[in-house]
Amino acid sequence: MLKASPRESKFIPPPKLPAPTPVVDVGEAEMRLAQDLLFFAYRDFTNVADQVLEELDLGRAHHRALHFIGRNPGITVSGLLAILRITKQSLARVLNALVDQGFVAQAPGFEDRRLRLLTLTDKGQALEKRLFEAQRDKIAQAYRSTGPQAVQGFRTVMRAMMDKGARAYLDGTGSAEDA
Amino acid sequence: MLKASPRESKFIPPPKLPAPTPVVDVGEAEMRLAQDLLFFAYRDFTNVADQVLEELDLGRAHHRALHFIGRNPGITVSGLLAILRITKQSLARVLNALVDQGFVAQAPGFEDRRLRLLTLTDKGQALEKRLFEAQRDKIAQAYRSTGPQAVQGFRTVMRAMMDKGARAYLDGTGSAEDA
DNA sequence: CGAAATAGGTCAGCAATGTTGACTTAATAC
DNA sequence: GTATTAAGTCAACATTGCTGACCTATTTCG
Repeated sequence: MLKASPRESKFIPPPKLPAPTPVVDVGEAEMRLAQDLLFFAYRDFTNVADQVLEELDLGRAHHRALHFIGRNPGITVSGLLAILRITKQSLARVLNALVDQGFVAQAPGFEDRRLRLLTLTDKGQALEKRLFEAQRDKIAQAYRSTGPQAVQGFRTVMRAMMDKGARAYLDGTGSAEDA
Repeated sequence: MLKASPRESKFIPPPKLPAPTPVVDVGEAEMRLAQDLLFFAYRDFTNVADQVLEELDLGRAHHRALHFIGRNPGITVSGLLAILRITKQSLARVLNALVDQGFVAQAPGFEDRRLRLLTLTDKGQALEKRLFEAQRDKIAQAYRSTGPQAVQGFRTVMRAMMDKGARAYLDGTGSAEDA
């Protein structure tokens, strides 16, 4: 017997296990599947960059910042915050590390000099490229193996799954601040 | 001027900002977009459950455990570990909380009594249902607004994006251990 | 002009969730 | 009967979130 503990009282004697995934109707099963798909696809997609990150002693938070600065050269700190949905203090830790290590450069805004426009340095672009290439292979393989029509559907549904602001941001009809 | 700091030296005077997202070829742009889609869709999808979780002082880790126990009644601890890809010690914290609060029950295995078969209690099922319903609405709306063909493509690509083991697990042709 | 608002930075402490490493118990397998 | 396996636990630590408080530089606005 395992060591006695208060939790032991929660043991059910010979438990009639519920049928695997009791499904009420077809609609529910579809949505349950969608939950799983999002979890596994995201898990395995983000995973492929981890080896490179570990080499450089960076984390996923650094990768995210690097990615969105690369995608939006000249983005402001506020813009980045809106995309990542984290606090200024959380971003600062990550961003300072990236600046200190020469991956990211800051420049004062043109008209409004309070702004800090963020860009990737050459070194930052090189790193971002390495990270991208790992994920690119995963996407390329998935896209090739499923065909353009499936890809179109994938994009449509993913878009519909996100908040309105993020959609507008991706469409180029909204700013990072609304993402 | 902001307070002087070593980082200030990284300021670029009047920086010629690179053109937004320099795109080499169509293929690259497509894959860059896929990165963004996965980030935003996952961000906003997971977000919708947060309010319920906060009410009960639970986190996303609890939600994930609850979800996969609900999807796989009788799953073993090892199976859950394989799906979540975290360590036993990390899972223990979360799982013990769920058991202590009466959301999850454990039962010894039938043939192999070393196993702990995990199931949701009625209370656990009720909570999982609440969490599911929040996400269900998001999925339902996305599915309705995009149509069955897009949904089919979405599923196909998401599947292709995940590791082989996870695909097999979802197909029912593999066990949780391989996920 | 001067006050208020805005963009950003920083310090300090804390919470959630991940990690390693070492060790234990109970049960099964060989 | 010994080795292996499934699970649990203790301790320490890392990453990445959070709140609260406060500072500076700059722009906006009455």
